[in-house]
Amino acid sequence: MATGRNHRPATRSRGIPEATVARLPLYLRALTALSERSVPTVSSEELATAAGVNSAKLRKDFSYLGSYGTRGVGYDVEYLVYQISRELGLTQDWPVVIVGIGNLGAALANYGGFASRGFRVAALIDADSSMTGKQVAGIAVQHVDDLETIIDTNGVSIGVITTPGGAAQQVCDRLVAAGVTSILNFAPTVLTVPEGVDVRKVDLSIELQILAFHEQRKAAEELAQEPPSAAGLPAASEGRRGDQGPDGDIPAVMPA
Amino acid sequence: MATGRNHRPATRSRGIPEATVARLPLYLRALTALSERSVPTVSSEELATAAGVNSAKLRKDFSYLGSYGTRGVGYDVEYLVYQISRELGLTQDWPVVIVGIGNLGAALANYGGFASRGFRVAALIDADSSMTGKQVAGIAVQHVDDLETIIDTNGVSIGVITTPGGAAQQVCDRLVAAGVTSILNFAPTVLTVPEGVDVRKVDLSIELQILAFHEQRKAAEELAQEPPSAAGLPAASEGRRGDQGPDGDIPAVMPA
DNA sequence: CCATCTTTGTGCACGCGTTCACAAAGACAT
DNA sequence: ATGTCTTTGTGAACGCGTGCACAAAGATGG
Ligand SMILES: NC(=O)c1ccc[n+]([C@@H]2O[C@H](COP(=O)([O-])OP(=O)(O)OC[C@H]3O[C@@H](n4cnc5c(N)ncnc54)[C@H](O)[C@@H]3O)[C@@H](O)[C@H]2O)c1
Ligand SMILES: NC(=O)c1ccc[n+]([C@@H]2O[C@H](COP(=O)([O-])OP(=O)(O)OC[C@H]3O[C@@H](n4cnc5c(N)ncnc54)[C@H](O)[C@@H]3O)[C@@H](O)[C@H]2O)c1
Repeated sequence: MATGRNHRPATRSRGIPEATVARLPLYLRALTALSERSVPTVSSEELATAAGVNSAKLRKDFSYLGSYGTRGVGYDVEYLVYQISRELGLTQDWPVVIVGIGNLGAALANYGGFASRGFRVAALIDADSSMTGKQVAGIAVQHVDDLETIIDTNGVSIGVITTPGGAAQQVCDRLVAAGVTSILNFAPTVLTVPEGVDVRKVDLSIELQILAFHEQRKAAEELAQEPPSAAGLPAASEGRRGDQGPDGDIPAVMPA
Repeated sequence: MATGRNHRPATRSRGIPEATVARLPLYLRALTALSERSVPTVSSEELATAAGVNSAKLRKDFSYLGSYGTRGVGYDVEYLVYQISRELGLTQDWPVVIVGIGNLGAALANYGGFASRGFRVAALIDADSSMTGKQVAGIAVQHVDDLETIIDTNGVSIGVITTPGGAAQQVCDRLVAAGVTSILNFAPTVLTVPEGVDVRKVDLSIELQILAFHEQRKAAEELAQEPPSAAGLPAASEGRRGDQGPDGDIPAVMPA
């Protein structure tokens, strides 16, 4: 059941909190950039700024991994890159399949950021027979009939779903039955999966709606605070300006 | 500063918790589906299942909006659709610009799910002069030189960034200076914005890394629990099977 | 009008995540 | 060796989010 009644604290993956896990990739990216600039060490303060988080939070996050810093100096960049990579399981290769090679699926297939970490597009799968055999991003699209074989042959455990919403659950079921235990879902559907299977979803529409909510609230707040101060300003059709509002209160960056 | 030192509780947008706001689109989607099937009313239990959440959570979420249910009956679907739409600001039209019309930008432009709610692609913007004037999803791509004019003319307050990472901050700065106060960022970059501007990010790479972490953990757990029980099973090269693991503990669905 | 039954709305307790603030650790200079 | 200075690692407090469990509300039937 996707409702996910969690018996256990839900996050004792070996003591590493879920929120911390979600930030590790962020740290890793910042560290990789430093590594490329041959910076040997970095303080929690510097790294936190680069990653867009609080330095205390970063230190606590790292403390779950172990004591990898040196007091008075900071963290060794290379060493930390390795430790985080290992913790995230990026030292091994992760074959990934993308199911549904339409606009979005093709874009993902073409995305270079995949291979940069341990992820490799093992196969592209689509139900449209006229797509079969066509090259997308240098990989031949295969038919969904062969899904099970493809998963098995390549030892795939991570699947990406970019089919229309209507087909998502069905595709998900087949992926899971074939052995996939992690799914990244781009379709606007609530997937139901057995226990032990992780689903993460990316939903553009939801993100926009959340932004719209705050946008509306900002507009209302501005309107509510405007009259007392400058009441007789020219009633332009567009009252919007490039300023930063009366006082922001929403954290600008949110972990996905 | 994107670090977002929050003076206020960070979420008293008028009492509606941020976590609730993030779920409203989910409820709205489920309700819309019911509406299309002409279902007049729905109980919290049914709707919660459809949205993939706990029914108590759903009721509490709705309680922030007001008392829109009828005890013993449930919620009026149409009425709730309207109330949530209004709360999210979807009763008005939101012009959106997409900056960076490459693989991903083009896919988003072609995405139908945009218009379904109040979002309208007002303009497509790219820095590549050879793209200027080209039609993508029926809309002519405009040059980034005209960004400010486009924002202003169309009264755009929401921008989507799909440029390479290196250009994202620069594009963001221009969008903000031109009056955009909400940004959806697909580039793998931590954006720094002034207070009052909301940034949400969608990061495929991070999602995959989080999945990889759990995947690795599941594999380790399986290995640690296997030996005591069935030690002498055929040492196949692939020990992975389609079962549901010893015990899942991660909530399958996570709000972005 | 009353009894029963369903379903909402919420008080309450609990746990996770965040942040502060500081003691301990170690580098580095003298 | 000793002192100073920087920065880590973490104890503790607090606030947000979640889920249980139940009283109140209202529908429905007799
Ligand atoms: N395009 C976007 O920017 C975007 C954004 C957010 C969400 N989404 C979602 O992503 C999904 C894909 O969007 P898109 O624009 O690429 O759509 P699309 O129609 O271009 O592509 C869908 C592809 O899936 C294939 N397909 C259909 N049923 C299948 C099945 N059972 N098995 C395998 N393949 C199947 C189709 O042949 C097609 O190639 C949709 O659910 C959409 O809502 C898209
Ligand atoms: N393609 C994906 O699936 C995917 C997935 C996750 C993240 N991303 C990220 O999304 C971004 C876009 O990815 P893509 O695959 O579409 O890349 P792309 O190279 O295909 O497209 C980038 C586009 O941005 C334009 N551009 C560059 N600088 C610009 C500027 N200053 N102003 C306006 N436009 C500019 C380029 O001309 C190009 O058309 C990247 O940051 C990438 O890391 C992509």
